[in-house]
Amino acid sequence: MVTIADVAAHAGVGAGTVSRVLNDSPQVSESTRARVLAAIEVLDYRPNPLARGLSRGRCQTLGVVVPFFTHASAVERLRGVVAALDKSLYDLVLFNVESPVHRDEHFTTLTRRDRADGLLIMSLPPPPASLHRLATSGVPIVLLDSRGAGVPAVVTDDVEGGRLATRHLLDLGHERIAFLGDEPGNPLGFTSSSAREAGYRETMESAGLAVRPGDVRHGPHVRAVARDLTRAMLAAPDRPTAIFAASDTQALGVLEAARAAGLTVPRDLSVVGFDDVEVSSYAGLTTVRQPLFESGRRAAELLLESLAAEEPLGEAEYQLDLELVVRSTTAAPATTPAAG
Amino acid sequence: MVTIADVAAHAGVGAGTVSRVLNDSPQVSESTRARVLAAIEVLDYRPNPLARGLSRGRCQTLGVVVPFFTHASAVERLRGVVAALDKSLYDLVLFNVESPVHRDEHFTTLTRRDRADGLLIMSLPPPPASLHRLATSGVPIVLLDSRGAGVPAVVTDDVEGGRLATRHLLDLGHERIAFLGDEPGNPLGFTSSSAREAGYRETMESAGLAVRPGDVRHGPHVRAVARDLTRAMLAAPDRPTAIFAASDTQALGVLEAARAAGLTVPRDLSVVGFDDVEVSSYAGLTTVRQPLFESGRRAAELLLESLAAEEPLGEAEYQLDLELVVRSTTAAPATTPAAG
DNA sequence: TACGACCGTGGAAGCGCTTCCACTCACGCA
DNA sequence: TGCGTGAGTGGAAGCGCTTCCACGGTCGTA
Repeated sequence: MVTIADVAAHAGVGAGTVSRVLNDSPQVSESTRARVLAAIEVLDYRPNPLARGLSRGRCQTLGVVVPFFTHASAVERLRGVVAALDKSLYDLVLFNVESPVHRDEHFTTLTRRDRADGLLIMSLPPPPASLHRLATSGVPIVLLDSRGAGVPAVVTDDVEGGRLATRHLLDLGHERIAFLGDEPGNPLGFTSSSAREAGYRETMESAGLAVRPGDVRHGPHVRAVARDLTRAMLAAPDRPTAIFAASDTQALGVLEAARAAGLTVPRDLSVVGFDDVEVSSYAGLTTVRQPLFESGRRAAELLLESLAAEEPLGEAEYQLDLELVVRSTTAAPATTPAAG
Repeated sequence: MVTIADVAAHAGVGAGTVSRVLNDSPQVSESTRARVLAAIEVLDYRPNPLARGLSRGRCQTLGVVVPFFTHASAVERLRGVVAALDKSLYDLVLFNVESPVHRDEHFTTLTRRDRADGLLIMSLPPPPASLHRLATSGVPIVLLDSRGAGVPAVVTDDVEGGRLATRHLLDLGHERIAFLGDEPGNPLGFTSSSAREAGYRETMESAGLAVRPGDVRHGPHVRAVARDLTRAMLAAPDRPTAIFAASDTQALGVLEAARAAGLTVPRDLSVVGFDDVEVSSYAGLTTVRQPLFESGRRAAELLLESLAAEEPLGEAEYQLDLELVVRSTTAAPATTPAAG
């Protein structure tokens, strides 16, 4: 293995000078620089990142903490992060989270400059205990799709998204609009579904419409679960005419159940999703689009900026726009809706 | 920041002893070990991974080189990798590849123990120049979904998969079977599509069926492209009665085009995909299932085993089984197929 | 009782880099 | 001509760990 000393010897200079060349110090004459660069070329020298990191107190690495297995949207966000980091000099280390224990372990373990120079946390609202540590650790942090006091966050207005979806259905003439989303007390504390539900409830209420208890269903974020929950809803003789699902994954489960129940969408049932993941256009799903890729990119860029500026990001919220995408799973209800 | 010296001082021992405790050396008495562990606990000490890595000559990191943006299947494989690494002590560093330059840069840069202790390369057949470097670098390598002389590989028999799909269509009575896949000369050298095509051609030939030039179409691995290619095929008055797509992503494009052309699947057109990604069951797609998640897990486990054994893996091929999953996009052709 | 073996331990060296300090040399100004 | 200045450089120290070597102490054996 070629070291800096070999290069120095080959170029007839000191190790310090080679280091200065490597780090673009202006303190090197042109002729020396050329000689060193030539030696580097000849010896095919590459600095040892470990030694560099140890010496400089940072490791040229960005940690991305992400519940990789649960949400389809996480992948699209991760793509945005990867895209932003591609041109940077930082390596991306992936930390998967499946349980609260998992998560908290990462949160305590990663808040040191020798693990990661910056941390991007996806969809995971840090518990209060971790939050303080994260905010004061000296390691720049960006939350993506969650919020926390003292930490910058890239978010979307999920409540507004819930309103958008519900209003669309109301405008079409629906009155029995159901909601299907994540369990409010899900272990990792994902909040987007609850926020979307809040927007739904608020809009229903201001339209003077009561939400029947059976018209709101919760379950783990899996298509098959959504399908089964929907089946139960559709089995009732007095079923809703529209369903707003908290995510496209869940909306696909709704569509599946509708199909299985012999209902034609949108004639017999309207369905709205949320996210606009890749397959949604294939399925013709009406959905609330949030810029997933863009959000990942934006969050990563924020991190890079803060790293470049060498100053922590204060608490700040970067909100991305939502957009209702009307496709072919929503229409006016076929029959006169059942009166109150 | 707490260092090993602080712990040593607090426990009243030497730094070497603390290190021995950290590394589970048997050369420490029980009482001393307890004292050191107590000090570690009290001071909330965590070893600096950079220093550790520099000293030991490895970095406790596994590199995963993956074309993250192109194939839906890559994500599922990556999930398997993540799952396998979750319990290990290795961090996962993600290296995205979008161009051959990109790829070769990673291949030359990552073959050093200070960058990664092991390398998992997904779907990317290394060019001959890189292959030698990879095979002799001393960094354990596993290829996933590609092959290379001297390097272990986790693969599926794509040719056989192509046969399976084609034979299924033949058995149903189809004779005009088209193929839609990746461009043979795609920049990153993905080979699975060509292999599947080879299985298709071979099976057609041994059934005594000629493959018409217009019945084989190639394009980049994107649903919209597959859709457009299919549209062209279906526009001809004398169109195929079945299409075998080299991946589920492309098969969805085929289904989209069929829908747009007013064809009912499978009555008017049968469609077979490949991979069995998550949405395929939603779409009711008949497909050749390959264990994507499992392949990622297997490859990662191989790497971990080789790391644990501290000996390089020789050239070896680990083949995973394929399975035809018949759903609702294939059926016997409605009309008597056009005679040769 | 004396010697050797061996266990447990402290401490120094070294991993490959950065950075600080000190030094040399050329130049400019008085 | 002398001195100050600053650019350019070499080299040592230090980043936090592992590991090797040497040493003291204890035990068993002759």
